Amino acid sequence: MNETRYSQADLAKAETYKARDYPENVDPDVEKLVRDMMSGFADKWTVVILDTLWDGGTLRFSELARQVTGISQKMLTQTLKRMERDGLVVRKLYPSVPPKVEYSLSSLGLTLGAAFCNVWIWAVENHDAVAAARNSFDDRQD
Amino acid sequence: MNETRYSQADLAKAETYKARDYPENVDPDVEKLVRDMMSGFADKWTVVILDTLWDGGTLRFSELARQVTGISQKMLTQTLKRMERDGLVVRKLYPSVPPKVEYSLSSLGLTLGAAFCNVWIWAVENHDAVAAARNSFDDRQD
DNA sequence: CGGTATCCACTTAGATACTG
DNA sequence: CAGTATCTAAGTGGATACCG
Repeated sequence: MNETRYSQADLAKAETYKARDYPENVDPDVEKLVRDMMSGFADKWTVVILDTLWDGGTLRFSELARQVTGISQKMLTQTLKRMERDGLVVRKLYPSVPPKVEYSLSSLGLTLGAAFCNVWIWAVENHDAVAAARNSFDDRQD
Repeated sequence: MNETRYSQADLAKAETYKARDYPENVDPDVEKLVRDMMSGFADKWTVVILDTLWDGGTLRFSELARQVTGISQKMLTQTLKRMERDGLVVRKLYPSVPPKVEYSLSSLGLTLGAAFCNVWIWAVENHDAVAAARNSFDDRQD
């Protein structure tokens, strides 16, 4: 099935990114569910907010707005609400004047953040390789 | 900084998703670069195609179209081209009639796929918890 | 078979203004 | 402060038709 052959070095390197082995046989229905869920999480802002809360712990709305560079208030509100609905984020409202709202990762969000750690590490270690690939590709296109 | 307290059980569970420790101090410039790159990869189809090639090894265009349920030809072409440009995917053209094109993960794509394994595992293990969170959230909204 | 090109309906997200 | 509401420009992606 897998016709592509990878070097031992490549395979060994891949192993360093894996904490556990990938489950071999997954129920197709579960597979579909999971893909849908992944698609839901896999948007620009969810990943960045997850990471920001992973680093920062508990943050106020305005702190998040400052740290997540480039996000609009609308998208921040929207994404946080979806993440809260998905059980990734806990929203704590202090009914003071002016109001104060704190966001932090739930247990679910914490473990998802941990799972994303390796992707993040991969990105740190390989972003120059990606840049090189892009340059090389663009050159070939004349 | 981190005001949220997690139980030992939660923290221990998070550890099982991590292959390696997260680098503490990252150059802000690198951080920005990496976030941009993550945002680029974090779209609906890239993750699914990465996973499909991770499972399937070398696949023809039409095989990918069949296995990546719901994708249009346009999006498949587009996403594959961007992944090829990013150095994640290798495209091999057999100049026969009718033409035959095979796609597989490069070394870079293989390691990224490995990095995503834990996210995938997390999704398999927690999709019911997410569904429960959604139901509970929607109920609270009346 | 594996694309490309064009058109268009729909979604998305930024800007702006307003509120408890 | 932490949102909500509205409008709109731009982008996205599906459908369709065609090509090497």
